[in-house]
Amino acid sequence: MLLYQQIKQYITALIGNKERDVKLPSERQLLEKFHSSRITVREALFRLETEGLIYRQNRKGWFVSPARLRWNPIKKANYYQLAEEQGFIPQTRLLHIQDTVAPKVVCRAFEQDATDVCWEVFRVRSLDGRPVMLEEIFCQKQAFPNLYQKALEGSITALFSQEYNITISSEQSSITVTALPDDKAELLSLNAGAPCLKIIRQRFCQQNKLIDYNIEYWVHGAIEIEVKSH
Amino acid sequence: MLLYQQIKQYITALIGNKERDVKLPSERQLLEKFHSSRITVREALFRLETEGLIYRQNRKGWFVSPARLRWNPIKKANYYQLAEEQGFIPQTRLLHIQDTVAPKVVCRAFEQDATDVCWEVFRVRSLDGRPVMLEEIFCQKQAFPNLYQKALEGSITALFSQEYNITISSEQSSITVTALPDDKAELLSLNAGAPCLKIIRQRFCQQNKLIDYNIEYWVHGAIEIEVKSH
DNA sequence: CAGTGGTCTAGACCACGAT
DNA sequence: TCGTGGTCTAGACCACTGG
Repeated sequence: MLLYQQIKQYITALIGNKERDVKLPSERQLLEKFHSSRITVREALFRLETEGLIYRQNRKGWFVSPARLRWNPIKKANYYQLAEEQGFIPQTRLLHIQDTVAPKVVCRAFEQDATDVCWEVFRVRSLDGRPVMLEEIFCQKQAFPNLYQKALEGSITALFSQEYNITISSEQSSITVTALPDDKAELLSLNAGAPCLKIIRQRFCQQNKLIDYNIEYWVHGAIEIEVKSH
Repeated sequence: MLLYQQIKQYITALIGNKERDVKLPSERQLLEKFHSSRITVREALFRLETEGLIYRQNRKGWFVSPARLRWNPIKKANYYQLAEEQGFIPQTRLLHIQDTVAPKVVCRAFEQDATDVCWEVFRVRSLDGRPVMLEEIFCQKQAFPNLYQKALEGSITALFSQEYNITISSEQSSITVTALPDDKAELLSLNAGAPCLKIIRQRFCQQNKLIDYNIEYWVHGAIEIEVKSH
């Protein structure tokens, strides 16, 4: 068996005994234990990261991944409710809100001129204190006056409905795997280049007008998507 | 800017000019061009792989990824039809079919004793000659007599319906990101350890009895999942 | 401050692919 | 046979974390 596979196996066994979020031995400790080199140790760690069993925090170390949040994109479930049902403590943090000229894809989705202005809301969502998702929400400025004064750390859907009387009636998501971009990784205090799930959600009102365009980056080991059809 | 980022940028620009599936310069060529080392060159290549822009074939080299297949797990769409609509040439290859004692998870799903016997069908699906998905189908042997004699390279749904008069009426999928396991990677002539989408599909008849339990491994850069809800 | 991971070098040998 | 990627060594310096 290859050396990095042995190291992988050793760490996997370690994880079996550990609680969520526990720190693993440092790369140099592992290297000494296996009379190996950092390259090989890191090969093993990266594979486990891709499998979703462990995750990195920039320059802090490697940690055991907690259970995945099971999420159904069809049900218009509230993040807080969903997380609590599954035994997590959920949290949302507003990073910033600003008005901006939206990227071209977003403008096209709104069928508007590039000169029109959007709100851009950046939020981070956590489970048990661990950041698991970065969210970038675009919506038209003129449709949501004074949005920056509202409570943006809760459910956006509820806010749209209660404060602006706008109800979401349908939704379209696109799910791909990609690498966490550098700027997004920094905001999640994670490492760039790790795999992540990128979910683009477009939500529409009853008149089929686009209400918001959301780009979500999920730490890939933190989520499992469930879909049912009848 | 970091060296591996420069190399990434260079390759990204290269890709812009290339057709799908074109081979990239070898690692050693890139290394010389940037007066660098293989570690650094590979860092750049791995990140592009995670982003889905390029893929590896074991010991053959690195290639430019074609466009992604857009797939909607809700619509009970036929693979061939879907692929052709999007301009791909689809293909299915039967690797083998055997009767086997199913893994415990599968037995539990069928609510049967571990001693009961299942069919296990292994297939690889390709787009334009590139393997993109490995599929492992479990179904109960007594429900599908002589399955091994049937045409197993087409739609299983159609086969169930035409040959056994069994119709799928609902379906439940679970989607996660993980690493391609070694044995699966070999069957796809790809490299182990690359990210992949793992989709577990359970399909039920009108009486809500489980008909088949499918485990699919998708080359992550080859697929984009689309979900709509109303 | 010591310890961590992040980046990087300059090599090596091997199994396998294409020819 | 030669070139490819796959695995591996034994170092190095840096930025940042945590005490």
